[in-house]
Amino acid sequence: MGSDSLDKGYEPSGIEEKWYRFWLDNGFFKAEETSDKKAFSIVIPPPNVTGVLHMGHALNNVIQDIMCRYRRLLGYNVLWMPGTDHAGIATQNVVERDLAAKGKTRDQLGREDFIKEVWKWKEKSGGAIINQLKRLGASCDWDRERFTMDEGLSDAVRKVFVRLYKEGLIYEGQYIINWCPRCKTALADLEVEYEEHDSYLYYIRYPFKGHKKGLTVATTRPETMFGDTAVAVNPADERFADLLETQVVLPLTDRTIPIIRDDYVDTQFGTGALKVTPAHDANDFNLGEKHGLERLKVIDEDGNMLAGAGQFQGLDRFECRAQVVKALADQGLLEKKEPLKHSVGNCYRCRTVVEPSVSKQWFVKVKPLAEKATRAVRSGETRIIPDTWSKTYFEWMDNIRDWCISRQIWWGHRIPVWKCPGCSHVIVEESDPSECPVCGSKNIVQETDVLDTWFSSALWPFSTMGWPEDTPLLKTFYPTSVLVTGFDILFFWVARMMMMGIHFKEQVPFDDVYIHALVRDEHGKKMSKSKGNVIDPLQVIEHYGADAFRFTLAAFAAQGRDVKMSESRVEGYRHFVNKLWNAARFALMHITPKDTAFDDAKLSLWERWILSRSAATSLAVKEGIENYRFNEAASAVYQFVWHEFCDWFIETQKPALYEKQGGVRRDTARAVLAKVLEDIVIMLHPFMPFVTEEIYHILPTTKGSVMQSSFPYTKDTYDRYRSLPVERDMVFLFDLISGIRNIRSEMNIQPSMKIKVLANTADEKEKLLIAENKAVISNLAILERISFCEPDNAPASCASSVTANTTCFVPLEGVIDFEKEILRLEKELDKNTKELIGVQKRLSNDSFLEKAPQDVIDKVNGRHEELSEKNEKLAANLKRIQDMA
RNA sequence: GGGCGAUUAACUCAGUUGGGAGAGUGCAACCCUUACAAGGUUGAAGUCGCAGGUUCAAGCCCUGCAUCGCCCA
Repeated sequence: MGSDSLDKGYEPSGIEEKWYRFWLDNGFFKAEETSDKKAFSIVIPPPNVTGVLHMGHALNNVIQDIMCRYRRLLGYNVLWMPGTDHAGIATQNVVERDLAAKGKTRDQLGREDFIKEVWKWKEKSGGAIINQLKRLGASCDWDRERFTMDEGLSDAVRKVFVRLYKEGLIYEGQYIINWCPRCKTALADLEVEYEEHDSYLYYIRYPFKGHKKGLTVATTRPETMFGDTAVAVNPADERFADLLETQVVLPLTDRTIPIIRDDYVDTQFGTGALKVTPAHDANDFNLGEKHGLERLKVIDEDGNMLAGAGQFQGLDRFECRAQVVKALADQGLLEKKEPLKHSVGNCYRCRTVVEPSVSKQWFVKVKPLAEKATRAVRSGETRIIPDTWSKTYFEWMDNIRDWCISRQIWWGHRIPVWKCPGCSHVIVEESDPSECPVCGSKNIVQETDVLDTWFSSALWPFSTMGWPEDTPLLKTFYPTSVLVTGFDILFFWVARMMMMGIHFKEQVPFDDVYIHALVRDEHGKKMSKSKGNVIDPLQVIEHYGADAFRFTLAAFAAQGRDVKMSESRVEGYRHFVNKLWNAARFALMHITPKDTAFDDAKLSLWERWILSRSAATSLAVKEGIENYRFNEAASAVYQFVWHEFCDWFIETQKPALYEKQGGVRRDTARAVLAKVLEDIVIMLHPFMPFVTEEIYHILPTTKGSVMQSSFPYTKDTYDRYRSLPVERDMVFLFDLISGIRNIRSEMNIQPSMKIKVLANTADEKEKLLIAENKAVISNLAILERISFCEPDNAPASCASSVTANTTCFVPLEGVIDFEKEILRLEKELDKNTKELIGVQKRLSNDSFLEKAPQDVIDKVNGRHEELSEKNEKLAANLKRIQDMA
C-alpha cells in the first residue's frame, strides 16, 4: 500500500466511530465469566443517571480505560463494569421540574404514578452519559451495564438492610439531622456543603425575671430563639461566678428558661452565654441530651415558623429573623450587632440553606463497620494511592458519626419496614409481608421513606456482579483490582464500599484505590457554570479527536497534582497524533508484507539503538501504568516517538530505505522500521486507541486488531535488545552531529550548502564509530564528506567543535566570521571551565574523598578527565582562531 | 481553629532511596530538505519562595517564616 491513499493530516472523525463499532461487533470489551487467564477488574464509579460528561468523568474514565486496555494487551481477562446510579434527590428534582412545566405536582400524581413518570424519564433521557463515555473510547463491558434501581441490585439493597437491622446496626430514632426545606428531605452530614457568608452576630439580652438586667447571648440565628430551652454558661467563667439567678425570661414569649452550666461553652465567643436550641442546632442537641432539655421544634419542613414563634408563626425563617431583630430592638433588648463571617450549610443538590432539625429518621451505626474498614487499609489489604490520602481516610473513619440513610422522597429503594398500627409491631423482612405476624392484622403500613442513594452505591462492587447469588462473576472478579476515583467521594463512596464489602463479602472490595486529581481550568480555578470556564469534553473531542484529548489527560495526570486543562494543550497533543500518523505514512511507503523479520547479526548500530530504546520505552510505559504514574508513561512514549524514532531514527534510515546501501540493508531497515512502529502503536494503544487501531490495520506486517496484539515488553525481548553500550555510542554520534549543525547554524551556512568536515581523534573507538557511520553523519549534518586529519594539518581558517575526544573542523575559507567564532568558542570554553572548576573543587576536598561512596568518586573522576580534555581542546581551538584573526 | 498540599525557565509542570538542574508550550534566528509547516535545525532563558540547620554533598532531609489552594470543624 502506498502512502498516496492516506491523508496528509490525520482526521479523527469517522475513524473513531468506525473502530468503536468494530470493537463492539467483535466483542473485544467482553469479560469471560470463567477463564484460565489472570483476572483484572474495575467497577466504574457510577455517574448519576441525570449526569452529563464533564472533565472529571473524562479523566476518571480515561485512566480506567488505559489500565483496562493495557491489561488486555498483557493477556488478562478484563472486566470493566459500567453503569449509573439512580441519584434519588437529583432525579426526583429533574422529573418534578418537568411536571411543574406542565402545571403538575408529584402530590397530584401520587407516589405510584410519579415513580412511573420517573422510569419513563429514565428510559427516555436518562443515562445520556453512557453514550458520551463511548465517545471517549471507554472499553466497558456494556452488555453488563447496571443501574442501582435494577431488580438484582434492589434485592441486594433489601438483603443488606434487613441483615444490618437484625444485627442491630440499623435503627430508627429522633435525632438532629440536616433538613433541606426545598427538597423536603433529610440529608447525611456529608451532603451538606459549607460556605462562608457575611452575616451578623446579634447580641440579645434575656432578662432575669422581674429585672431589667439579664444575660446577653450572642447568636447568628435570632429566629431560633423560640426554640431555646436553656441558656448555658461555662462554670469556669468568672463573669458568671456570682450569678445567683437560675432562670431568664425568653423575650417575645411568655416562657422562662433555665440557666445551665457546662464546660462545653466557649468563653471566648460572644458574651460567654450561649442560647441553647436543641431542636435546631447539632451542638445544642448534644448539650440538650446531656442536660435533659426539651426539644422544641419551631421551624417546619418548609422552613416556616411554627406555633412556638407566637406572632411570627407562618413566617419564612429568614423573614422571621428580620422581624425578630426589629422587635427586639424596639424593646431595647438588642444590644448590638457585629458583622461576622461564618459558614452556612447548603444542600449539595439545590444550594438551599440547610435547617438542622430534630426528626425521626433511620440510621446506620457505622462505628463497628468503620473499624474493620480502617484495619483493612492499615494492614495494606487495600492500598490507597497516593498514600497521603490514607491519612484523610483514617481521620474521617476514626471520627465517624452515624449515617442518616432515610430520605423523604419517593424515587429510590423504599425502606423495607412495615408497622402494625394495631399492636405496634415492626416487621423488617426481605419479602413483603401481608399481615402482622404478631396480631395477624392485615392492616400494616410500609415505611414511606426511601434510602440514601449512596446506600445502594456502597454495594456496587458486588451487587453489580450478582450478589447475593454466589455467581461465577464474583468468583472470578471480586475483589476488584482497583477503584479509580476523585478524592471528593472518598468518604461518600469509597469508605462506605469498604465497610459494606468487608461486612457482607468478608473481603475488601478492591486491592487498590487510586485517587486522581481534579480537572481545573488553565488558571487552576475550579470549572463552574457560574464562572463560565467550563470546557465541554465532547466539544474537545469534536475539535481535536478523542486520542489527543485522552493523551492530554494522561500526560497531565501527575499524582497528587490537579490537572489544568486548556484547549491549547489538547491542540499540542493533536500535533503528536499527527506526527505519529505521518511517521506511519512514511513507513508505509517502504514496508511490504514480507518485512516481518530481521537477522540480529545484520543490524546496524542505529537499528540496534532504536530497538534498545524501544525496549527501554516499553518498560517505562509498563512501569508507569502499573504504578499509576500515567504522566510518566505518557511522556516516555511521547519522547521516544517524536525525538528518537522520528527525529533521529527515520532520518538515519533514509539512505538504507532508498536503497543507497544495497538490498540487504534495505530489507533489514524495512523490517526494523516495521517492528518498531508496531511496538509504538501497541504501546500507545491504551492512550490513543483509535489512531493506533487505524494504523495497525493499515500496516502490511500486522494482522487483525491492535486490541488482540501483545504488549511489546517481555523480559526476553528486553534482555535481547536493551544495550547501554549501544546507547552510549549513539550519544557520541548525536553530539558530534549536533556540534556540526551548531556551527552551520551559528555561521549562517545555508542548509542547501554541503560542507566538508575534518575530524581528528586519538580515540580508536570514536574513530571507528565515525568511519562506520560516515554516510549517516553526512546525511544528517548535510556534508559533502567527512574525513580524518591530524591536528597539525587542520585547516587554518575553520570553525571547530569538540565531542568527547574528537574535534571536528569545518573549513570556512573566505567566509569565516572570526569575531563570531571567537565568541562562540569563548562561550563554550567558559561554560566548560565553570563545570570543571566545580568538579575540581569536589575532588580537592579531602572529606569528600574520604566519605563519599567509591562509585560517586569514580564518576566525578571520569567527569573531571572528560572536562579537562575538552577544555584543552577548546582552548587550543580558540588560540588558533585568535592567532588567525 | 485542626489537617493536607503547593511554591523549580515567560507559561504549565516533571524531578522515586541526597551525588552533573529537565520536558512541553511559548520566544528568537534560519529553512516550503521528496512522512509531517499540525514540520525541521539551531539558540536564548532558572540565586529550585525566604531564612536557618543536618551532611563531604541539599531542589530533595529537619526547623521556622511568607504566599496560595483544598479538606474538615
